[in-house]
Amino acid sequence: MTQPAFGRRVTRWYAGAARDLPWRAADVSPWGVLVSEAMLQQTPVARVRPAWLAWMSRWPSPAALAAAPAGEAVRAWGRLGYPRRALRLHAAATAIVERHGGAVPSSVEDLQALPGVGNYTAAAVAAFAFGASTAVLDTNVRRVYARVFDGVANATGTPTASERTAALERLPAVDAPTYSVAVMELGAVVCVARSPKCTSCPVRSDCRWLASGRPAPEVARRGQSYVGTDRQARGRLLGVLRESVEPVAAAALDVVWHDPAQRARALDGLVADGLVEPLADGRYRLPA
DNA sequence: TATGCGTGGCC
DNA sequence: TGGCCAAGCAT
Repeated sequence: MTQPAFGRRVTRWYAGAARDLPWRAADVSPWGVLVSEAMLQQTPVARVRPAWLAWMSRWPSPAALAAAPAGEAVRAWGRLGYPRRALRLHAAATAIVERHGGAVPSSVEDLQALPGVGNYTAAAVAAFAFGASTAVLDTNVRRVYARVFDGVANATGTPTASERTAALERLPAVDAPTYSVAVMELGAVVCVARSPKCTSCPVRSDCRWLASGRPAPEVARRGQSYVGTDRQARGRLLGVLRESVEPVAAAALDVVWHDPAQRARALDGLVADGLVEPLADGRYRLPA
């Protein structure tokens, strides 16, 4: 299958299958796109949807968020996970006000210079908010390409330079953003990691992976389990602070994590990350 | 480049 | 049941 044929089929499929997501509405601002991309980093769409709506209602512009305490961003982030993203989004809003007059920048270079904005997010905002022809290479796109063109179950590791080059070369000459969101959507709802729905795939007749019998992925090293880790301890501690409007005493943190050494290490880490602020009286709070 | 970083749903 | 997975980033 030629690349243009792949693009046409996926784009046509998207026209009839796209999910109705609030950040895809025609009148959404670049800020709204940026907020959605930050929230969607490793968090499923279903959980982002209500959080994005509440966030945009409260802070409809970078300036609005920048005027709020960073801790309020962390609190509003709720249980989306990876709360450092909330802190970085707040820092990004501040940088947008200071460096760009309050308007989300449109160039990939300026976007990627913002806290919490990496290669993917910069490309996505440039494409979806500003119509740029950037290669949007997220986990969905990588998986679709790996299967259709390489015949393997998954892309592995971090994106390589050759992968980025190939992704750029695959962009159509016209309306690259729609192509990109269409490939992402295919990966998100059809060409999913487990139990892909190949019978409803628009490119099933030309997928190398399907043609070779959907070979299983290579066994990857499994990461650390979650229970008992510093990560879980951090989550517990921050959860206490998130739920309390007032600063909390150390004793209130002691009760949510039994191991004192690990608790102290986790708390130190949160303070070092700027997610928690120790007060002179020994209490703790979200950052002002 | 490998690792640490939250949270919850799924099979 | 518990490992896998979800529109990554920073170091």
